[in-house]
Amino acid sequence: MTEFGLSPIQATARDDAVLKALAGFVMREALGPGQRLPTERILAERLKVSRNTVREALTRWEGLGLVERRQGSGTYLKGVVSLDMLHMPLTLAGGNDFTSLMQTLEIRRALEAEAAALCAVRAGQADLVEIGRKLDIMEQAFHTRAGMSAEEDWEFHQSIYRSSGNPLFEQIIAAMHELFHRFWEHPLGVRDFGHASFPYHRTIYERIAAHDPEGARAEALKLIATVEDDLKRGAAKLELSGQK
Amino acid sequence: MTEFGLSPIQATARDDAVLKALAGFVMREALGPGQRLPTERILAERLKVSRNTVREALTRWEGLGLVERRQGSGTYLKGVVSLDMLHMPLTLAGGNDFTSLMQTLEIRRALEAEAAALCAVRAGQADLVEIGRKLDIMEQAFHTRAGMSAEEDWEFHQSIYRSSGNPLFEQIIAAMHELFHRFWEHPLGVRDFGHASFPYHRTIYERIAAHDPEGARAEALKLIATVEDDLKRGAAKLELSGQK
DNA sequence: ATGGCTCAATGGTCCAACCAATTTCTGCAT
DNA sequence: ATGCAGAAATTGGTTGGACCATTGAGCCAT
Repeated sequence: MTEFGLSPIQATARDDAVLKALAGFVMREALGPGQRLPTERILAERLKVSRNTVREALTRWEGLGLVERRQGSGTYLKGVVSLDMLHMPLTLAGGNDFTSLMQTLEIRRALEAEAAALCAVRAGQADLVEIGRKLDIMEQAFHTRAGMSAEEDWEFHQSIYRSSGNPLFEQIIAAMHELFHRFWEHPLGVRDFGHASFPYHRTIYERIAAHDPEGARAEALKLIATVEDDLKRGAAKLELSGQK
Repeated sequence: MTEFGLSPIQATARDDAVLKALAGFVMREALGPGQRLPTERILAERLKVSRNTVREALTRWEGLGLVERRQGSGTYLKGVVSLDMLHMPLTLAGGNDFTSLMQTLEIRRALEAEAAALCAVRAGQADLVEIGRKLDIMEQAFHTRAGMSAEEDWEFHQSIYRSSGNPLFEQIIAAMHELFHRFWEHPLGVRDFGHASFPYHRTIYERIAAHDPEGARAEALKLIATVEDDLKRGAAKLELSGQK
């Protein structure tokens, strides 16, 4: 089973050519997230290809999360694109059951701890300010709305991933966040879900601010542990009520 | 900025509906990798949608690596599809450079350590035998071929992920494995790349066999650290030779 | 200002062709 | 019968044009 360093040539490459051209355009124009890019009709005309071809190309970018299409409005950049991008599409077969949730939590434990540690090492002053701001917002939301601070909680964690100096953390966790949302939509949780994890948000922040990677890692691990406990409690309650 | 518990309704969903129907079809027919699925024209007719819509849907699956289209032949399954799939398109800006490799290594450090620890807790006797076997094969390959044991090395690590009791570890790391392959194809590394990491494979195995999670985690971290060092040495050498 | 109206712009879908690669069939030479 | 070259059918890839659905901007009456 010898392995040659050859990848099969692409029989047709119109779509890829379109994307390459478009990536070049985005770089030349220095377009960033949120910006609108040319309409499909314009692209088709300029690139001398059918609009359908343009659409297939954009569909690929959309699937990769690089772009967002809004009917009636336009197509907008959602991420940073460059000519040399490497895509690692990852699809996981995961359901809404307890086991799947627990498995994603194990991944999150691994990544969250590492991200917190890296953040403690690399975060600059501006990063710390931003994280602290998100923390304040979250704590305020927690107190005023008594617990329902899922959105603010998420933004706090996101700011940590973002300051880890490694965009992969944010990307991976973001996908898992979606899975959790799926779960919460199904009304099968305990009442005050993230309640117990609340105090650890501040302790994590403090360890990061003190540039103490191992301390930050430890606090992050504690936080995940409380979420796991909540999940187990929810599962036990479900068991009791005799769910399928 | 009040946040209602409402998610924006999906304006259009033809493509998604097509994919859902197709996923259902694949499951009912118990189709697996390598199998051919119906023609675009047939799908369009059966699902009462335009062939264009079918194509956009299949383009998405193709981008996700779930399917492979061969002009003149047909569309073939490349992976396992199910109705409840979670997609995580990971995008790395800047393909083969040092930074990208380092970033994937940071992810791998987080996951590898956690997987080793979990494996030490959950691995049964059969798992240990399997891991030990892979280790023997790798060590033998290392000695006979003097270092070039990338394939066997990979299989050893895979066996650990597989015994971690959480399939997500293997899937995530597998996606990154491809990136490393690409890197090695480019002849820009130090000569004996994985050399220094060799002894830690056995120490990891020993800690797992002893059901010592923290020990296993520590050894895994040491292993990754040596790889990071190798990478840094390679990068420094590149710097010296004045590469673009 | 506010709410409703029109209207142009834009993405979403459809159709009917034709092109290009592949596979299958056919028929002839051996 | 067998083997093989060429024709024909199959299948994904591309094109052009049409129409629908949503959005957003401009306008107007209230």
